Amino acid sequence: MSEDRLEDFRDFIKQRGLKSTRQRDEIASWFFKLKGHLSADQVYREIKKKYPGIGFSTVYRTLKLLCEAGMVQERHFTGGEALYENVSTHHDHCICTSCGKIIEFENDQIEGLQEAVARQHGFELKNHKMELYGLCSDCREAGKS
Amino acid sequence: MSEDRLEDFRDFIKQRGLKSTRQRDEIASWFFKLKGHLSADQVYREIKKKYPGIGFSTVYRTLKLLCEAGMVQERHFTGGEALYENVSTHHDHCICTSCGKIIEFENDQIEGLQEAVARQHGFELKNHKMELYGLCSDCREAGKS
DNA sequence: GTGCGTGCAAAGTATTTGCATGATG
DNA sequence: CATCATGCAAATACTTTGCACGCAC
Repeated sequence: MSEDRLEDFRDFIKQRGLKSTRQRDEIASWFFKLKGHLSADQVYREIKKKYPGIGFSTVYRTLKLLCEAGMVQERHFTGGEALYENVSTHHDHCICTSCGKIIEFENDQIEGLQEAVARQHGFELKNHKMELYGLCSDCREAGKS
Repeated sequence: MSEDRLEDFRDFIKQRGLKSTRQRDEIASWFFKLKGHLSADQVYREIKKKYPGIGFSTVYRTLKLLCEAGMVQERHFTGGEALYENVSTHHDHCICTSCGKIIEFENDQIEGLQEAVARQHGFELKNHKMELYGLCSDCREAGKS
């Protein structure tokens, strides 16, 4: 299925009058296989292993393209650098403030209420971000000692 | 009531063994009167009007202190710079992706579900962030033309 | 007085951009 | 062969830090 996504990305590129290149394919296809959240720098380093010629700016530019295509999402959690993640099944995040662990979850009931809230305020909801911050069970244990 | 908050902030400073200064009072008291979301730069410029000697770093340092005191919260919406906001009544945000308008809202039902979700994953919920992105009514109108 | 706070300028990060060269349709 | 994409380095945006001097306790 990550092949399908690559196809979709290529279509998007074509529709925009842009060109397919080795770099774009390389980054996109590798990224599609991923789960989790990566910084631009991490992507850069990974791609560099298979394709040492890659440039930093190409990674940024391609990630931005992928975002515009709606296939990848940029996240700003605590701050600092942006993290990128595949948009596939939608989910939200539960983040441990102590160890940084990130758990993904989904809750249709909440999603429904969000729709309702947005509508109440005259918004046409496109997208959302929900992050729950707290202590995970491990850290809670550790803290007790 | 913003006087009370200033008192609280001073207490916090004293407890930490730090010192009260004109700059800190100036920034804190002005910020407490505010509603909405401001960047460090906006705060800097505002304070500069009343107190031209103020430095950029002092603003950053004081905002950070206010955050540590739990009286102000740093937010990272779309990206780029951090926005600061008073922590008073809790609320979440609805953000227009076209004009950047930010509407605040609160929904107890969602809050309750968030608690439940966190617990399901073994988390002790401390805090959360929820942002709904979409088109506000004005921009929806404008887009139709 | 001592030590923390301040303002400035310089250093850091994270990301974007200009430009000459190279690849694609 | 006209464009667009790339890689590099320089530029930018935002934030933090080092340091000499000044102020609060």
